[in-house]
Amino acid sequence: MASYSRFGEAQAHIVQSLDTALRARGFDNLKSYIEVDRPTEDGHGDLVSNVALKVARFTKMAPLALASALAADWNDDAVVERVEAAGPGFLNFTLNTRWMAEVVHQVRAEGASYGRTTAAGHGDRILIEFVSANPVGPMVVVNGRAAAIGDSLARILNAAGFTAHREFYVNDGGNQILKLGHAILLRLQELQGRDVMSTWPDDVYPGEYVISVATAWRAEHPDIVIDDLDESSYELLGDYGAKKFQQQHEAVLRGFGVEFDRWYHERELRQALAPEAVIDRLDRLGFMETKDGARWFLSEKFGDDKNRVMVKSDGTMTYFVPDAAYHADKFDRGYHYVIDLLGPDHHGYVGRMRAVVKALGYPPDRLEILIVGLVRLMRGEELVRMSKRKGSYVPLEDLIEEAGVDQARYFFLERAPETPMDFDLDLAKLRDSKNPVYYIQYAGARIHGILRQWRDLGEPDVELDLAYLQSPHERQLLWLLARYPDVIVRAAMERAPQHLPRYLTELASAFHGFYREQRILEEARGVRQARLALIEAVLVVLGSGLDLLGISLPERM
RNA sequence: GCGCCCGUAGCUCAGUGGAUAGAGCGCCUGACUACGAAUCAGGAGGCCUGAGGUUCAAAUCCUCACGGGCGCACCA
Repeated sequence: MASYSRFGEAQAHIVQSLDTALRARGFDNLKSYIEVDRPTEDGHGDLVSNVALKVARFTKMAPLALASALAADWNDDAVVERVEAAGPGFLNFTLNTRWMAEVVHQVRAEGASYGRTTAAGHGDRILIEFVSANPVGPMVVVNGRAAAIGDSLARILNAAGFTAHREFYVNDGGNQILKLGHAILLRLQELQGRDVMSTWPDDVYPGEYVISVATAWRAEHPDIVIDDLDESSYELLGDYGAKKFQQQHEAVLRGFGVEFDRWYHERELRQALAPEAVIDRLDRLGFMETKDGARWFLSEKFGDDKNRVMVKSDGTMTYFVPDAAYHADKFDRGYHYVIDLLGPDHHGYVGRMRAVVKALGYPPDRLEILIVGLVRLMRGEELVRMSKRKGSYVPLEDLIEEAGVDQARYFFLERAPETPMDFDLDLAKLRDSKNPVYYIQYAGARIHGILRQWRDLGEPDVELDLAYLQSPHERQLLWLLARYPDVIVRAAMERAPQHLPRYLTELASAFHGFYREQRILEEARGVRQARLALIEAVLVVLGSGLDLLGISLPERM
């Protein structure tokens, strides 16, 4: 097991020692059964092993008896201070505080790069595609959730040693662009004073947001006579609208702290005839079939519910084909892992995409599809109804403005990506203690305050002696600092950003408890210096962790 | 009907096969002439939807129910 931190070192050290102790008793080859983890609750030491329970059936010893024997044999060393057998047969390890305190040196030496590692990701390239909102209207709330999760996940993956790239797929081809063009034309006619609403076609976007696009187009093309335009201009107008909406998406996302490495256009694929090439490949592999005048991909062979049409009987392609070509291109570009964050209305999409990836010969387990759970927008008790069709909804930019970037990101990131969630706007915009993000930021602001006062005192530093850090509060902070690199690695490997908000809340809580209980600047020099170093290290980790979430850490609040 | 996601405290949600299941909010007690109370200390509040199974050990893994959501187009 690789270790990324002092926490991991302690784990590995104990595993090794236990293995040695078991061998000394004649039990060989049990190392793979040795687990060392943090206890689920206080009072059970710093680390716990269930090894005596695990190996009972090989050793023919009662778990508690074996645990007691192992504890009695244990030779204390620089890492482990005490071992106790407890409960049904657990071994509880208490670590040497002096050893733990060394983490403060490490954090101070490494600064903002503390917790980052190359050991987990080994530089493996990961492409993470998210948001990919269609350029036919503003983004909505669930796009914001995907944006926060995707961006944060990319940051976390990079911190864990992967090379993650963010990509936004722009669906700028196909029917919807023509529909958008149609909507723009109708809005242009409306601007001329014509009544278009009474005859508005069902399948054309009714949202009023198209009006501003029409107005902009009008201003840029004053010489064109609207009455001369007909359906032959849908494409032109649609392309114009798609560009506008993409620019809008870029601006809104940038304001949300999200930058993409690439905006990948469906049009690029079409121009390169990539969709046709995919059909060719599938055909040559024998996975295509013609039926009812259409051409079908036999995706059932690869675990999909049903076969999928790729070329309709009118000769045009379904949207699925460029998507398949896009995914083939992702793998062809040499990415080890391809992660898609999809909206909650895409459950049906997973099977077919996996099928086509598999059929084309790419490793299907390297395609990871995360469905981002539904977001219900609330104002207190009241559900904010949203319907994109009727054009009644809250655009993402309004949500960000109302809640604030930090709050919105935190709310999206503190929950597991796939769980449905309620976003309470009233709660998110509260600038007070009910809002959990302030709890973390306040810890940072307090530390900044203390450090400011320390600087103002102008007293010289004394030599740093971390042996002064001994209290339960201090030990807890040390242990949390030591665990931070593992939190990052775990969040990265599980694709689970929510571990970071949880961890940071715990760290902030430990700091607040410490702060209330123990003085810093009023203490004698040696103690003061040690505690200052400790809180500086806490500040580094708070800042680093919040940065991975895209959340700021203000010096004052 | 089929597939996927979700059922954990009053609410919103964590929870890595392990000991007495956690946090925030809400509710109840206490603590500031202050290194910033946006905080801290404590309390009440749970048949982890249900029933079987695997295991020394299940909220966690398996099966089947039940409840909620989302998908099941020659739309994108």
